[in-house]
Amino acid sequence: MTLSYSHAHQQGSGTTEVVAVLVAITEHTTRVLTVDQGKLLPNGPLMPLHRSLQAGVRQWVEEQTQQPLGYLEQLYTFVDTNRRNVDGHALVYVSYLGLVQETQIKPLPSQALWRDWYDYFPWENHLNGMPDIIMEHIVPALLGWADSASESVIQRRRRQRIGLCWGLSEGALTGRALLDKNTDNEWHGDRAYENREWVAEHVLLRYEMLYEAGLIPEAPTYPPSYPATYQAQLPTDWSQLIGMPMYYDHRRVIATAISRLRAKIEYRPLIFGLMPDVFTLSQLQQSVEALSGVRLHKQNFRRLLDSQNLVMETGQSSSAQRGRPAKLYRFRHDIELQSLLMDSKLPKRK
Amino acid sequence: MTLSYSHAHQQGSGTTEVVAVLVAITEHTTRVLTVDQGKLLPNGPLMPLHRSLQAGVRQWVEEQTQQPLGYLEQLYTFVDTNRRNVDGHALVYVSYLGLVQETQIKPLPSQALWRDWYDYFPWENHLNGMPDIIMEHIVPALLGWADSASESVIQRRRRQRIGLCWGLSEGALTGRALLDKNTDNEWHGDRAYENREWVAEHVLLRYEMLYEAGLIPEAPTYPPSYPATYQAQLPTDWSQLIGMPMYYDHRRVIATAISRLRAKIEYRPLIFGLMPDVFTLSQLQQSVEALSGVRLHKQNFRRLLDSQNLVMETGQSSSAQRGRPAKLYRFRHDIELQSLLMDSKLPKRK
DNA sequence: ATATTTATGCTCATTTTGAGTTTAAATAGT
DNA sequence: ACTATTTAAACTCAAAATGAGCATAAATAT
Repeated sequence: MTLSYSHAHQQGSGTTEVVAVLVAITEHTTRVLTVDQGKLLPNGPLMPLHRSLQAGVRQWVEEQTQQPLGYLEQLYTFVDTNRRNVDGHALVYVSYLGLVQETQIKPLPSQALWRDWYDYFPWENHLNGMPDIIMEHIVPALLGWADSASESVIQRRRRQRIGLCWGLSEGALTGRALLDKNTDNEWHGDRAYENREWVAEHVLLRYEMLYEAGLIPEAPTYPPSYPATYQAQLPTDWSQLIGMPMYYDHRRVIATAISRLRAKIEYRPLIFGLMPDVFTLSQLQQSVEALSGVRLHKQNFRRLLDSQNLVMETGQSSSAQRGRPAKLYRFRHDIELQSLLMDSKLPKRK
Repeated sequence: MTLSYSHAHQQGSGTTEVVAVLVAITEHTTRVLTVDQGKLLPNGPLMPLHRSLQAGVRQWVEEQTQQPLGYLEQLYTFVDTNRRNVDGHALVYVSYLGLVQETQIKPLPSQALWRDWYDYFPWENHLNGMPDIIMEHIVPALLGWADSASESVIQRRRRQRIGLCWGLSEGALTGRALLDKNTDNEWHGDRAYENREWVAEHVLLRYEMLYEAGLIPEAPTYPPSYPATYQAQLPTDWSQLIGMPMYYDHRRVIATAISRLRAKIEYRPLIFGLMPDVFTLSQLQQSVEALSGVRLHKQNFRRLLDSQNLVMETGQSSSAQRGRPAKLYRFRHDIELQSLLMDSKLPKRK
């Protein structure tokens, strides 16, 4: 199957489009609002009547999905040289990240749908440990890609990149690691592979590596053509395993959004925009975990919240779950600004 | 004087422009490459022949300034509704940050010029302590702006924002702090004002606050019109004191670049792109200080470098300066990638 | 020769972080 | 009813990172 994910497209006189990645957490699952059977993000042309890019985003999203937006921030601007207007100008599209609280979610028109974002990035969900697809298929294929480079300098660079992107040690990247998958000697086992840190916010780096290696259906070099030893290992249902494809480069836009969100949540209280007014600390933690894709240490998570002074007790508690009732909290909106501003890392000035 | 910094402007059929903030450190001074007497950043329309935005930036910058570019990253995309093309579409401009090593600087054509970036943001240079203009003029004027809000909620919010943006305590923001400037009682002195932390990377927040308050010549609400008690305090040469104005919103683009650079340098080795191949640790520290606008603790700066493993000794040393000769270092380009990737802050997964 | 300047090595108290253990208060199932 | 199971929340502790200072080394200026 060679479905083209970058259809040539005739535009009018405009050359600018806006695209939105709307995120919400429902049923402990992080979801993205899509249109067109999950193949597109809400989007539309910037028009002369729009007073700003934000205004354009709000208008098109609300028109296409009936979903009003709260927090909205610009992500990145792309050019698509495959889509041009009548004068031959390439299409420029500006992407935005928007956050929607579960309580604010409206009924959707038929072509719009909230989809689990891990449907598009199955390798990013580490809530139940590292997904098997990484060590079974992705890393072997990427090592094949690394070896397919003409110069050995590039080969070494690529191997290093693979290790850093996927949280793997040098050991796990030697030719032996590959063989071990079958030969089952003393090297085998989780120890040999998982001894570096998985950095949740490197979503975009990982996606771009897969794209560059031709492992993503949207990529022009898909399917990959490096030595058969590796390529043969790609199963026939690869395009299923590697996540749901989208038209144009919209999957990359989502990757950009996840990266931004995972990175920013560590130093800004963006999670505000995704929670209901009142919540338990466990619910808050589950939301952060759903976003970051990794489990957190409960006690330390609470200590951090405590030191940041972001939340206050409501005085009430919830018995919605099984065990001891949890205290209910709300965000301290009076202090919101302060935390919006705080960060720093360099050694302090003298 | 009411010079308009947002000239209406007739475009051709295109609606997209690229704008570049090129940064270099020369003579311990951080500079930005400008054209048109320092009133504009290098810029040009995106054309059908450009294969990417980056390609457009590179072409226009090299054409206008004869300066080849190294590192280049996208900053932010703006819309200027005052400038429209023949079809009425507003101008979209995509800004980029570029880094240039001093040794790579080429002779400039006559309309191009490297300018000290603190010429545009005099309040951002804290290398010799907090500049007087902040406590003497900026904060009093901003407090006037805060008081001019109709609702008291907004007044309080604005005061809080002022404190956080400019590193001032609540005490320094009371009405009394203002009077003290003249009455010289026991409240006076640096203690009362400087007891919160100055966050170097909040350049854009500070600029946007000044802009919103009508204190920047480029702002549509300049000069400000809030109660005379405060406005009267603006000296007649205010437009000199508040830094060099630019056409359109190019000063905001520089503020965006400085914010990004100051923030990113704390966790990514961007400083690479600004240093010569070989340097002393003092030179490196001076460069970081020039960028961040604050002084750093020498021993701790070195300890940090050490732990990051970013640099290696060359074996040689330099006696260019007065005292003991300093060892010469170079960046470990082999490890560049690793450090390009590393960061994280959430409590570790369980 | 001596004071001054700059570089660099080392110490030390405090804070932050990662990773437990213990106790409390509810529900589910027999 | 009572016991096992769950979930919440308080507390502890060692290791690492941070902020700030002192001490020593090797050059130059006068």
